[in-house]
Amino acid sequence: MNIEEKWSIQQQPQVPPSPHHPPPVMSPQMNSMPTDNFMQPFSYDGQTAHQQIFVSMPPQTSSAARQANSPNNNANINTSNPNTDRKVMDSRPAFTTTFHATPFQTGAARKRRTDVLGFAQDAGPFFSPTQQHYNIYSMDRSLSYKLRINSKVDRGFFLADNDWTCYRRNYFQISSAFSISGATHNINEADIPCLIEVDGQFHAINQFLLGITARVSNSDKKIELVQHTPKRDKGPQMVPVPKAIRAGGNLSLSSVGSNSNIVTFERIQFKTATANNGKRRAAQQYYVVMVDLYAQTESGEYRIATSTSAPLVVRGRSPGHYADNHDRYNPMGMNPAFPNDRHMGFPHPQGPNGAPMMPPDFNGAPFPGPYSQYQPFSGYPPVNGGPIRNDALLMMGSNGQPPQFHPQHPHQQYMVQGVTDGDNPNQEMYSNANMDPSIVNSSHDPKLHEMHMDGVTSTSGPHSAFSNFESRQIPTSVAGSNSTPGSKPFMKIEIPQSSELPEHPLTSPAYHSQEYVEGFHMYNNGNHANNASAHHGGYHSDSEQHNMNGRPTRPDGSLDHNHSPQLKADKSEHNSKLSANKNITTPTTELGKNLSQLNMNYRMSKMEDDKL
DNA sequence: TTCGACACAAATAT
DNA sequence: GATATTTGTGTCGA
Repeated sequence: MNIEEKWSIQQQPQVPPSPHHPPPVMSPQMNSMPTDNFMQPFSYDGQTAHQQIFVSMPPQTSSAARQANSPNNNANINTSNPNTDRKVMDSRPAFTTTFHATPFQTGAARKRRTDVLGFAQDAGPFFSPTQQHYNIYSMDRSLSYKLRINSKVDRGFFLADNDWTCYRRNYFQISSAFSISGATHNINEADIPCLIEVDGQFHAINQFLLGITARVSNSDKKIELVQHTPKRDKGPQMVPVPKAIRAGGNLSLSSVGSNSNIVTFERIQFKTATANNGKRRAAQQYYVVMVDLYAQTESGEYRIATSTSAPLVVRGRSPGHYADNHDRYNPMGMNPAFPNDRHMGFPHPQGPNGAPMMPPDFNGAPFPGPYSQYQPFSGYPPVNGGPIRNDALLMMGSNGQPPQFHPQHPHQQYMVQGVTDGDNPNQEMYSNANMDPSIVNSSHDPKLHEMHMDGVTSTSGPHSAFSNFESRQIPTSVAGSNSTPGSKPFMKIEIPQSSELPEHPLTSPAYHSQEYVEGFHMYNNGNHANNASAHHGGYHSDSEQHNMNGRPTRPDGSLDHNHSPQLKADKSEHNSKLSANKNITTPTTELGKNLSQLNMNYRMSKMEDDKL
């Protein structure tokens, strides 16, 4: 069974037959979507998507399109389009190299890249659910499609002071995929024919592109991202350009030679650091990374969907600088057993008073302030999460209620942006305590469509999973306001430390795709462009991931298929992933072992509690 | 305070 | 085990 067959979905219509079609009618959600809460028309460098035409990228025609379309292959990037004057129109090759899953830093001391401390390798900032900007239809306009972008940060970030943090000079990596639901077609069909509606006109989508950008949180100010080669300073620096992508990708299932539906941006750095990092008396600035899905049509390219990361802190100075200022950065206290843990990113045991509580009025309501002009961030667990994300789900509880945590088991707190719980009765959590994870992976199983309303349902109102918010006072003159551009609505959620109930659908890694989580938390006041809620995700081990999006090049930029570091990189990447995966279960350092033991103790303790 | 550049060294792959 | 590659980060000057 090849990959396409394995992941094929006998997709059932997610949108029931509607009197609106044919001809199609703009979904009410789209029509009623407030413009100030909607990032359209798309503007990139001052041009709207309606006029802007991106680089024309060739359609992918083979299962090896990922490689063929490697940014290293200049021939695959057509820069002849006269309209391609945007800044990211950089045809210089991108490079890939060995995959080092190193999500956590260990402080000023050089860390071991494979020492994962018993926690997930690729924990990273959460991404919001997908915000769809245009209605997408089947070719006969009888079906409305829903787009979902799944993204994960593979490396580079760690939790510091409950902020997802990275160093400007360090690499991070983002992998993304997207799915189209509501289609009757096989979700992994090479090219699902569909139409985009733009100003009442319908255009056939030739292909999809996926790109990443960054901007200041609460602001339109763009932040440059730079992509390096393995040669780093000796090689060219480029801006990550959108890459062609096909629907149906699963971030946890990327097989050799079949990565055309997953895009990975490697060796990405922020051009600049966030302002006021660690300053006690200045408002911390935050960035967000936006993963944008574009539709290429004959009439141009449109940004059709966006997923936004959690607020990010980008440190501009060396870790040693921050390590010397623990007190300034750790107002909530840290585990004294691990004085460097603020760089480690693993859950910090914290007491219940780690941060001031969010006023109850905010529970389940859109966070006040200008952040609402962007997509409300729901703090979703990302796709391929480890314990952290397990627990983010666990907090839901199997009955949709916030779980009752044992007071002796402190919880990690995560900061999320303002949350719009919405009030959509269709909000749902894919929950079925007896659901076999294999069913999820075999997403063609029609059972999936029956599970949506099982178990946990709505999260709106006081029962929201994210009702346990806490606020953090902004220690400046803007305290009490979240309107400062670049600031983050300081909302925190409590998340227990580790994964329990590995077979539970809320905690098993098998259920961590955004597509599984997304249902319980709708954006835009609970309204998607449509309410189709197919889910095609799944979970496979990291060792199944193979990033082959780099091609070897000679110094002159030509391809070198024989003596290429890239080939080594590709191979080493695989080995690295295998090694990294192994290290998840067998930490090699004393610290790793200790943490692993702590994690195990916690799990066992929690299980005992559950029994009681 | 940030950023760019250089350099060193650790981690990892071959 | 040796060597090469990749990457984290310390330092310094602008």
